[in-house]
Order: sequence, then structure tokens, then C-alpha cells
Amino acid sequence: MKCRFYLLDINEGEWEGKPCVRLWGLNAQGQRVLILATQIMPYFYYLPSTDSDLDSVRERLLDDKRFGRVASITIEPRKRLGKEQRVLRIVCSDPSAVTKYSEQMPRALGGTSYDDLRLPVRYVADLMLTTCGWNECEVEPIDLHGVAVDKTYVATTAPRGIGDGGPPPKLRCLFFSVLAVAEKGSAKAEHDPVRGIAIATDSGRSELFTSAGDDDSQTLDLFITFVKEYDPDIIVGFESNRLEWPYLTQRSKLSKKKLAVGRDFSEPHSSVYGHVSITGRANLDLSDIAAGISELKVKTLENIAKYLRLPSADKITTIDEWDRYLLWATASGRDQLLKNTKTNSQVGLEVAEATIDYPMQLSAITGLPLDQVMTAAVGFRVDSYFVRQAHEIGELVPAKNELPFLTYRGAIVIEPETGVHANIAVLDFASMYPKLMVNYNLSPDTLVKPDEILPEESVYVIPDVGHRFRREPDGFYRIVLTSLIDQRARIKKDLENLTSHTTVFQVLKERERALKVITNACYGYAGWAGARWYVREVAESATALGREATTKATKKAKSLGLKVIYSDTDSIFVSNEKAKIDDLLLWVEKELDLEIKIEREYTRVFFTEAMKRYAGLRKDGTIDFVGLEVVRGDWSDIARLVQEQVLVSILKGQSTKEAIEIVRRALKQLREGHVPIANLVIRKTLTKPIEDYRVRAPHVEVAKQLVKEGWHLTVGDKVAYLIVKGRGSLFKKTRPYNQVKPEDVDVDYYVENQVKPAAMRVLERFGVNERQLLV
DNA sequence: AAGGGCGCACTTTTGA
DNA sequence: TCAAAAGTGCGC
Repeated sequence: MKCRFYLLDINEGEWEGKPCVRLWGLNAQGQRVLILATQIMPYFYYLPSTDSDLDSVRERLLDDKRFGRVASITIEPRKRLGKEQRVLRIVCSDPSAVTKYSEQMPRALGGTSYDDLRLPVRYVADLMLTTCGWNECEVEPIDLHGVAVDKTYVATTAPRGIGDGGPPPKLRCLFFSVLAVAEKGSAKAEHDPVRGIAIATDSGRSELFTSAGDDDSQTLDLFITFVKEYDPDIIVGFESNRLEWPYLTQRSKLSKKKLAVGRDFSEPHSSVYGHVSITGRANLDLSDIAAGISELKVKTLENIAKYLRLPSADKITTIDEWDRYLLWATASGRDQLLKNTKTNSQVGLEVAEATIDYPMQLSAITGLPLDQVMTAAVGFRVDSYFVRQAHEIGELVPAKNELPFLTYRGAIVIEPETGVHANIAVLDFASMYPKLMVNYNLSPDTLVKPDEILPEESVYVIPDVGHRFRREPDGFYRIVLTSLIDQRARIKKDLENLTSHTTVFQVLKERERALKVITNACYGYAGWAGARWYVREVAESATALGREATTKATKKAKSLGLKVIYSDTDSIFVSNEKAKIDDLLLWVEKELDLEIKIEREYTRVFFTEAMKRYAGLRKDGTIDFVGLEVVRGDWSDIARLVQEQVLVSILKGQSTKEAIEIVRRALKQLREGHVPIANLVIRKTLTKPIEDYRVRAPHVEVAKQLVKEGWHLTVGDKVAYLIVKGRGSLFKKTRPYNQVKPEDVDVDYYVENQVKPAAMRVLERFGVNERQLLV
């Protein structure tokens, strides 16, 4: 019988003594299914050194005792950098041999291995399976114990992804939130019991699980039982990968329980990209979604809800970890904490529902399962997409690189005309790098070696850097990018005929966004030393061509009589003169084969002397703040707020008098101690392990202190601190956010090193001097 | 265990 | 006292 299934999760397994993958999903009737597929045996490709004969190498390998788990070897035609090659396909009897042998063979016999892929990835690539999408194969029912699904099958034909299989089935979604309380520092599984777990489901269930006293086994039992009964397809949490799952797993172990939430009753386990995997379900961590929202400076669930303007955003408040212990000591405090946890789960579910379309579409496009796609870095998403595309065209997949990398020249920024300008248009090249890569066929397989002699008319010669690329045939990057660009164009067209607010529209919109992100990431990917298709020359040529395009367009703009006040990479700020701009747009299209658009129009725009920092007033009255302290997460709120008000006043008002008054008022408030401590907090990220720092930076000193006090701090964490009164260097006057009393604050520092510099950055352009800020 | 590129502004520490 | 180095976070 035929089975159509929506794919949620894939893992390795075994069936009748053969390696298989387990495909977890839902069928067209909405039943939960598990399909075992044994069609593909684990394999990789091996290309022996050039002088050896394939047949004899094959014989030798089959006899080699070191490679006892080689099941068979065939000789196949594949392409390496577009060139037809005959390679050995090494089929192994178990999946782990692929990783081992693909490294050992080149070491023992020379040559190179390709397509060293884990079996689930192999399946996704070879069969174009669609994660978060529909697939199809012939199946036979089987009896399988130890799994909680409606149907179990074995695939009798190879499963295939079906392009547009229609809308997804109704998926069950559960959000969970864990309350942990510690006397000092971060909660630790060894001595801090789970105080409560709240869940909320898409079916409207909202529960709070607790235990009496310090024994949390009832809480855990209730949670495990609920998950089993509700049987969600998607489990969502906040910081669940890093904190909640490891904590719950450890707590369960301590009470001799198994956190058997998987559809095979296994426990959550951490996997490749630092994500947690729950067999048969998709585990999603909203903090990974928050990480992708750069406007969000402090990544809390509360702040995401507010950012998304969810109706329920007002219901949620963040209770800091260090406040929990005292609250927990009183009955009313406990009540507050538990209620807060429950609210978290309800709002969390709404956040999940509002944001999940994007990860699902990104998963469908890249082939990375839903639980991996948001934790995987941009480079790995591109990697995954490329692996699928490579298989389609028969191209060998190179191993991941650990090549030494070389830096290269990037884009041009021209210094802005300082001050305020009226009526400015911002012109942007649309997808500049991707289009240049397509236009000039920039790709590893079209790159001409420096010593190779080719007729001039058969290659593109890149300005400035001199690299050459064959005009024909289409290179790998051109093929991949063209497909991405075309798909996106098609969706954009479809969107025009749909009404917004419909589900279909939203899903397509997110798909379009996912395609755009992948498209734009290709340039950076080419210049990333860790990429499978790392080719510095491609990235270097893209930036060289970009410099040329922007320079030429700028020159043309000037010759048309436009005033150019600033330019960065692929954007040009010009006087907003419609007719001249239209001429320029046409010229760019014709002469540069690129598209340039009016991206924004400013009625007024302000520049300091610096590049990459400005503020522009749009026609609708909103202001874009770019690069300035206002948008930086490492300045105190008070400094950012004052600068923002100053800029509003400058761009919307008439004189600087009002702006000066704003600063004076703020400084007065500050000096009188009326500014709440929360507005004085400075946050900086730990970008490396604490012991690796070579200087005593303020946030690192605070981090050291916090670690001593029992807080878990790791790379990527933000350290929140204040500056307090004292002597000596700044790093001696820093204290953790939660330990500062208002009277200890070093007001002078905030006046002289926060508010004044932020305000003066703007005001000094108008001849205001610092003394004028004194009252 | 990892976690796209380069260009730029700016603050603070360091070391002579 | 001063320039260089370290460090962070931004723009595109």
C-alpha cells in the first residue's frame, strides 16, 4: 500500500539485521506513523590517487582486513568540480564505519573521500525527502514494540519527497516551562528540586504540575504522563536545549525515573548542533528564534512576546533568578512564582504559534529536521541545502574543511556628508552578491587556475583581483543560486494573488523569507573556511565586483546631477530627484545587469562624521536609527533613551534648544537618583571562556565574581552590571546587576561616560558644547 | 565541539 | 601621557 507521510523526525535504527532509518511523522489521515526504510545502505565515495587503477584498488580494499565492515564496492560515475570522474562507492555494513573508513582510507592509501554523511542526512539528500513536508512510498505494516505511534510500517520502495504536497496536517503542540529555585547562583540539579512544570497545549489545555515538599518525583511523573497522553508532535520551550531538558533529565535520574518522553520511550538526548533531540517529535527552543531577532537586545520570553506585539504580552513578567529564593520562602511568593510559570507556558505557546512557520519552511528548504534547523548556524543551513543540490546533479560532496583561511578585501564605505539633509532617497542593489555570482558564473568548478591558458572570450576576468571564471558551463553556485532566486520570484508572484492574514499567505511569506536568507548567505558561505564548498576566490570576486558596481553607479549618479551623500556596500544615498533616479535605475539595469531600487525615502536624515551611523526620518514619521548608541545593546538604557529623544527632537523639531533641554533634564534626574537601576544596567556578552581573556575587561571581572558565587556562565551569555562608586580603573568599580544598591551607583560615570557621550555624538554636529548641558 | 564574510566606531586596558 | 591592542557590537 501507498503511504503519504509528513516527516517530523529521522533517526538511525536497525531492521532485520540491516541498518535503517526511522522516519517519524503523520500520514494523510492524521495518524502518527513510523516507517522503517532500508533502501540505502550506509556509504561514501572514495577517489583513489590519480595514478591508481580503480579495479585494483577495489580488489585491494575488499581484501583489506582493516576495512572488514565494507559490504561492497561499486564503481560509479560522479562529478568532481563539474568534471566527470569514476569513483568507488564504498558501501558499509554499519553506519559508524562510514565516518571511520572515510578518514582512514585516504590516510592509508592516499586519495580523497567524499559524501561522508550520516545515514539520515544521506536519505534526505539522496531521496529529496522533505522535512516538515510530505513524502511518499509503498509500505507494509509491521509489528513493532516499544514505540508509541498509531501505525508502524516498513518501506518496500524508497521514500521520495513530493514537492508541493499540500498543507501540513494538524500538529499537536505543547509548550512547557520549568520553575527552578536556588538559594545561591544558578539552579543545580544536584540539590535544587523542580518546583513546578507548567504546560500549555494548542488544544487549550493549561496545567501546572507540582509536588509537596522537596521531593519532585510527583511533578516529574505528572509531566511525563502528560506528554505521553497528549502525545505532542512538537514540544516547545524557552532555553530548553541549554537548561530545561538537561535539568529535568538529571532530576529524573536522581529520583530513579526515566524521562521517557520520546515516541520510543527514550529520554531527550543532545545531538549534533547542540540541540536536544526527542525521538519521534520535534523539539524546538524559542531562545534560538529569539537569537535570530537582532532588535531584541535582552532575550527573554517576555521581550519576544512584546516584540511580536502578542495580545498576551502584558500578562507575562520576568522574575529574575536571584529573586526567586526569597519569594519561594513565603506562601504568597510561591503562589506568585507558580502562577508566573503557568503564564509563561501560555504566552510561550502563543509565541511558538506566531513564529513556527519560519523554522518549518527553513527546514523544508534546507532538509535539516525542525529540531536542528534553528540551532544550526547559517553556514550549516547552506551546507545542508548544497548537499541536497549536489546529489541532484551528481556532484561529489566534499568533506568539511579545516583549511587555513585567508582574509580578503570586502566592500566599500564612503564617508558621509555630515549633518542633516532633507529629501534623500536610499538606493539599494537588489541581492547584489547573489546576482553577481550568477552573472559572472562565480563558482569553484568554473574557477580557472592561474597557470591555465584559455581564450580571453571564454572567461570572465574579475576586476581588481584578476581571478578568471569560465563563462560555460553553469557552475555549481550559479545552478543553486538560480534555483533559489527563481523559487523566490515564483512565490512572490503567488503572494500577489493572495490576501494577507490567510494561513497560506503567512506560510508562503515565511517560505519566501527562508529562501531569501539562504540566498543571501551563499556569499558569506563561500568565504567561510569551514564550508564544504569554501572557495575564497569566489567570495573575493563577489566583493570586487560589488565594489565596481557601486563605484560605477555612484559615478553615474553624480554625472546625472544627483547629490551623493553616503554609500555602504550596496546602497547609495542620493538627493531624491525622481527623474534623475529613474535614469540611473535604467542605466544600472542596462549597463551593470543589476537591479537597483529605491529602498527608503527620508524627509530628513542625520549623519555624524562616522560611517555606518545615522538616523533618518521617514515620510510616515517613524525614524530609522542605524549604528548609533540607540540601537546598541552594550549601552545603558538611560544613554540610549536620551540619545533617541535628542535625535527625535533634531529630526522632527526646529532648533537644538529642545534637545539640550532633554539632556539637561535627564542629567538632573540622574544626579538626583531618580533613574531606576534597571535603566543603568550595562550588558556585554562573554565571547570566549573567562580564562582566555587577556585583559581585565569590566564584564569579565563581573563574570568571574558571578562564577565564584555559583552562577553558570558560558560563552554567549550576557553579563549585566553597573558601575559603582570607588577608586581606580573601571573594572574595579563593576558590580553584578542584582547586587547594587541605588546609593552605591557611580552617578558621575553615567553622566560623563554614558549620557553625555551619547547625547554629544549628535549635538556636537550642531555646535553645542558640553558646558551647555550643565544646568 | 563546532556555529557565514569584511568594514567600521567606539570604550577601556595595557605597557612603554 | 599616549598609541597600540583588546574587546564588543554594529552595518551591509
